Amino acid sequence: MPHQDVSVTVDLVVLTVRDDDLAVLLVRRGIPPYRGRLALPGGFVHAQEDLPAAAGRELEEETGIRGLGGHLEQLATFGTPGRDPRGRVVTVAYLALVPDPGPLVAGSDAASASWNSVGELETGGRRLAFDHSQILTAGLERARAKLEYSTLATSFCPPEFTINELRRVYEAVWGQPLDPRNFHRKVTGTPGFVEATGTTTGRQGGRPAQLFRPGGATALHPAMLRP
Amino acid sequence: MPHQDVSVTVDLVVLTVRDDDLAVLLVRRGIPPYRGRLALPGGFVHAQEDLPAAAGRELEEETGIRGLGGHLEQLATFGTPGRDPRGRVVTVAYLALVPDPGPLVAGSDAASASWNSVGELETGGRRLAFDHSQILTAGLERARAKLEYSTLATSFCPPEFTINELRRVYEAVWGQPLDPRNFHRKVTGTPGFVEATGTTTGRQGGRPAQLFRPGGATALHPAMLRP
DNA sequence: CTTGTTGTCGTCGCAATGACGATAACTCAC
DNA sequence: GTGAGTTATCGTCATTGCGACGACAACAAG
Repeated sequence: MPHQDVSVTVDLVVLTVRDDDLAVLLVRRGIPPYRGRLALPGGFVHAQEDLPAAAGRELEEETGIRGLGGHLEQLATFGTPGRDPRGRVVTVAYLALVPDPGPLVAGSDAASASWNSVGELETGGRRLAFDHSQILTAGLERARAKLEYSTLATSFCPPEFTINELRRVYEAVWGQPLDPRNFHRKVTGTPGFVEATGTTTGRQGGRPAQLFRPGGATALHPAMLRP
Repeated sequence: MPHQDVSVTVDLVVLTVRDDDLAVLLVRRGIPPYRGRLALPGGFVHAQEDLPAAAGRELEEETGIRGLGGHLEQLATFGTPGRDPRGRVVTVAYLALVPDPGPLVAGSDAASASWNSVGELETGGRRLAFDHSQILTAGLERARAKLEYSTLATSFCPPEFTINELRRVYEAVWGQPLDPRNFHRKVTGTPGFVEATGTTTGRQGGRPAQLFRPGGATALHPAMLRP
């Protein structure tokens, strides 16, 4: 048969929102090829391992996160010959949206993992290892598009959050400001997007905000429109 | 390293609209496993072949079509261990939307390929070989969703078409009737969706319809809403 | 000329949105 | 207390886009 065996890896585009800024998890490579360059976290798929399982395992190894309100979905597959100088490697990229997990635990595989501002990466034109810049671009496009017609923005938030925290997620991902009043109307007016917990925050100098949980809906009809 | 080599294939979900009916290209398997069962067309990726190239090659081998107004995009990747009894096979599924190519040329690989009504497959509950039913479902979902927010419906049409032909594409893919007048307003009122050729059809007993070409736009804002 | 068929244009009401103004509920300085 | 500053929430209004339909235009067949 006119084929050859190839290696299969998973690579992760892990996004979060920290300090109103969209960030992606990157590791600095300690071994060739591309030694010293930034790359997406990832690794080989084990022998009897399913692809989503491999992605979930890598995510846990790199961040210590275990499905706490996060979201994981397949993004796309990249297999251009020569994309890895070591041989024919086909990688299945996954997109993860997670709440800010705080400081990354050292000592694990995540020893060299760190959050990087997406805005700085995009303007700086920094090149990642392999074709990871291309994969990252695909992940960002997917995430930006999905916020329009799904309730996935809540995946960036802690279990309970305010409407304005949710709005800052949209603003960070899209890089554009949204009108707080229209956003509030849209979110609270869409059945199943969020549901009130009844409690409020009593923090910094202003009116306390109501706290919400993610609702049962996953799709958004009509969509949230980008400005 | 904790991995093993695997085989990589591409499988194709090729959709077209024939006689106002959505149809998918299937082949009847002549060899085990799943001998005699219907399956998606596909095959192994060659040694130094890129994934999109492999998908395009298979498409041409099965249909004889060569990018004539059609559309080809990556769909998703399936690699569950055991999905192919012969060993670990990871398949990258592609979605193709093509105009009705008329009768399939025999003598090629397409000897056993044929168009099958999607409606009959979905209601009949017929199982395809491997996990191809699952892949087909994913392709149908993607196609139905993409018609909403893109101009891809024109990929099902010949180079020149009428608004009503385009409407019947939507109705066939979505399985729902659309109001001809509102559809006409939406399509002609969206800049770049279609552009008039100036000519008209003079066929069957009614007012001749204006002919259109696909316009330059690819995205649809606002989206075409499913009824 | 009438009838039937198909394509195209118009009108009406409603729902959703963008662009604001206004008010509510708190903290802090004095 | 009282007022100023801050943050959250509600309301208003014009515009846009859409669903539901009526009306007309351009052809073929009888």
